[in-house]
Amino acid sequence: MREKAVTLNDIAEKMNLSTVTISKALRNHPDISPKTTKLIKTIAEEMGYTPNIMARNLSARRSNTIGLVVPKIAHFFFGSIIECVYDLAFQKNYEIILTVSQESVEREKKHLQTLLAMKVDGIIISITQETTDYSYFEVIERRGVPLVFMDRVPEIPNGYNTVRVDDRGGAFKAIEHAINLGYKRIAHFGGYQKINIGRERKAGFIEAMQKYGIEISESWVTEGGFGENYGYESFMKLYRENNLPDLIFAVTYPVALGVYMAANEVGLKIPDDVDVICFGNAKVQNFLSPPLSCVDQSTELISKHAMEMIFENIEKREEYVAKQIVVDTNLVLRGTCTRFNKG
Amino acid sequence: MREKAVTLNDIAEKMNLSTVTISKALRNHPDISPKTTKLIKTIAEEMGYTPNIMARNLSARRSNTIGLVVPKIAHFFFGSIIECVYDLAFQKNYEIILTVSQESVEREKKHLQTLLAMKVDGIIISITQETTDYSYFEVIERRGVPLVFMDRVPEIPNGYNTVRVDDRGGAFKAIEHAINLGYKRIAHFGGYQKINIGRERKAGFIEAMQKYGIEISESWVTEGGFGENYGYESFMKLYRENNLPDLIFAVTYPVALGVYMAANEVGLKIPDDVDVICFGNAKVQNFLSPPLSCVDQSTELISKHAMEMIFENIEKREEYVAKQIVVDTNLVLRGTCTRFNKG
DNA sequence: AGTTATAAAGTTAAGGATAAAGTAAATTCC
DNA sequence: GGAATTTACTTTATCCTTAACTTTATAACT
Repeated sequence: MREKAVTLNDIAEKMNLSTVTISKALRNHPDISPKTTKLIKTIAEEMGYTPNIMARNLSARRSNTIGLVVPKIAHFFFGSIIECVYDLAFQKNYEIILTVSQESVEREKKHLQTLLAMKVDGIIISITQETTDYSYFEVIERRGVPLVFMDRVPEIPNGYNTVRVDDRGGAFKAIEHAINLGYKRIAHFGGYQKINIGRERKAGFIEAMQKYGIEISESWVTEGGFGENYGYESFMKLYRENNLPDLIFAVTYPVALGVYMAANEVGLKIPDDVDVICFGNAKVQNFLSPPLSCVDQSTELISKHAMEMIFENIEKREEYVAKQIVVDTNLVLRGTCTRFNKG
Repeated sequence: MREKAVTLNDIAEKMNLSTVTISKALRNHPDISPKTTKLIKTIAEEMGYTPNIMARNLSARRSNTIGLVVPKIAHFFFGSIIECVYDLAFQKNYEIILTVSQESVEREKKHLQTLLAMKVDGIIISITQETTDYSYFEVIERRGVPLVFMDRVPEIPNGYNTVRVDDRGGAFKAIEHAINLGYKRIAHFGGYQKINIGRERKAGFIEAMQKYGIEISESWVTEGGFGENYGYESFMKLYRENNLPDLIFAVTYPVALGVYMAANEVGLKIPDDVDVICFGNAKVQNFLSPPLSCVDQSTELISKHAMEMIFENIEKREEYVAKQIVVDTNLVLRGTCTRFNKG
C-alpha cells in the first residue's frame, strides 16, 4: 500500500487522546462526552479513517457477517434468494460471505470450514443434491455457530433451524388442479430422491393421484436431476417409445424448459399436444409461449424467514430453540395446464 | 461458542512446542523438519484445528480475498460472471467477497469502503448505471489496491485496468447482418447513455446504419434502462403511434423480452410482423419462440481476463502496468433476424 | 581444534482493534 | 462536609497469527 491506511492510533496521536477513546467515540460509547465524540468523528472523517475489519473482528470476537452456502448462482431461484439475503443483510449492516458449492459435496465442506475460519456469526445453507453426510453440521453446532437450512434441508431428526417450502402441498395443489381439469395421464419428471425437494414433490404428486384414484404409470415417473438436459432427455425417451402423457409435472422450471425444447424439436405443440406445469417460478416463464404455469415459491419469504431466524439465534444464543418453518406455495396459472385438451 | 475453537497455542501446549513452530509447520515452512511437520499436522487434524482467518490476515497483511462489486445478481449476465469468478477464485484458493450495488451509487461506495476495510487483495467492479463520480476509485488506487473494471467501465482517461466487450463492434456486426438481409427500417432501444455499454452499442448501431447510408429515424432511437419494462413501454409507445419498425435492436436481452411480451399482447408475430435482435446472450433465449438471436458476449472470457489481470497486478504490485482488454463478440443467430420478411 | 555454515527450533514484536479494569476529577447525596 | 456516585478518560491485557530476529545443536570445512 503506497498510502498507508489511517489507524485509530494515528488519530489518537494527532489528538493527544488514547486509542481506546477514539475507538469508543467512533462506536458512540457513552463513556465519551458528546463534544469529544463529535470532534473525534470529524477528525477521523478528515483523516480518511476506515476501520480495519480484520482487527475489529479479531478483537470483538464477532464479525457482523453471515455465511451463505448455495449450490448455484446463475439459477433463477438461487439468484433471487441471494439477492434477497443481501438486501436484508444490508439493512442490518451485516456482510454476507457467499460461497457456491456447485453441487459438490467436497466444495461444500471446504466452504463451511472457511466460513468457520472466518468466524462468521451464522451460516445459512442450501445443501447440494448429494449431501448425505451430515456430521460436519454437528461440528458447526458444537461450535455454537447458528445454522439455518434453507429450502434444501437434510434428513436430520430435528433440533436444527430449517426454512423450507411446502413442496408436497405445492405439488399436490398443482396435480389436484390438473385432475380437476380432466387430466388423468400425468407424468412426473422428478428430481433426485436424495434431497428433500425431490422426494416431497414426488410425494405430493403421488398423494394427489391416489386421492383421486388415478393410476400412476411407472414409466411416467422418472428420477433425474434438476436441469434442462434431464427434461429434454426424459421427454425424448417417452417420445421415442411413443409413450407420451397428456401432462408433465416437472420438478423444476429448467426441467420444464427442457421439455419445451424437446417438444419444439419434434414439432409437438404445448399445451395442445402435450401440456406442462412445473415447480418453481421464474420471470422468463412469462415470456415463453405459451407462458408456463407453475407452483410459485416465494424467494422473498424464504430469505426473510431464514434471515430472521439467524438473527434471532445470534442474539439469543444459548437460550434460542431451533425452529422449523414451512412456507406456503401459490399456484400460478399462465398459458399451460389451464384446460383439458384431449377429449 | 460452547466448544472453544482450537488455536495454534493449544496445539503448542499439548505438544510442548512453541506456537510459531506449529504455525510454520502448518504452512510447510522449511524451518521445521519434515518429521515434526508431519506430526504437528496429524495432531492439529486430530484436535480439529481451524485457522482463524481474521488473525491470519491481520498478521500477514494480506487476505487471499478478492472483492467483487456488481450491480445485480439475479440477472443472467452477472449471474454467469459471478459464477465464473467464483470458480476461478476457488482454483487459486482465493475467497471472493461479493457485494451488490443494486444499481445504487451510494451502496456502491459503501461496498467499496467495506472491501477496503476488509483488506481485500484486489477489487473487480462493474459500476452502476449512474456512477459518474470516479473520485473514490482514486482513493483505492492511492491505497495501492489493485482494481479492475469489468464490462461496465467508467470514462476515465486511462491508467486503469479494464476488461470490456467490443460493444460497438458487436452492435455493428448485428446491424450489418440485418442490413444485408434487407432490413432498412431498424430501431434501437438503447440503454443509458451515461454508461459505456449504452453508448457503445448505440455507436455501433449508428456506424452500421451510416456505412450503408440508411436513414436513422429519431423516433426509433430511444434511450432508457436495461430492463423488461423499458422494452415493453418503448414497443407500446411506437405501437400506439402506429410507428413500428421492421426490426428492433435491443440493448439487452431483458429489453428484448419486454418486446416479446408487448408484441404478444397486441397480437403481433415475431419475426413476421416485427423482428428483434439483442445484445447479450442467455440460456432462456433458446426456449423463447421464436428463439432470440443475439450478440453473444462470453462471460467466461470476461471473467477470465479480469481475474488474470487482478492476480497479475497483485503479484507484480508496483511494477505492474495497467492493461485494457477488449473481448470480441459473436453473432448468434437463432429464430429472429434471419430473413427479411417485408416486401 | 576452531571456525563457519546449516538445520530446527525458540523469542519477541507487531498487526489494529476491543474488553475489562483502573483513575482522577467533578457531581450528587444525606 | 465527607462518602458515594458519576463522568470522562486512560492503562493494560487480549484476540490469534505471522514476520523478523535470535538461539542452540549439529554437521562441514580448513
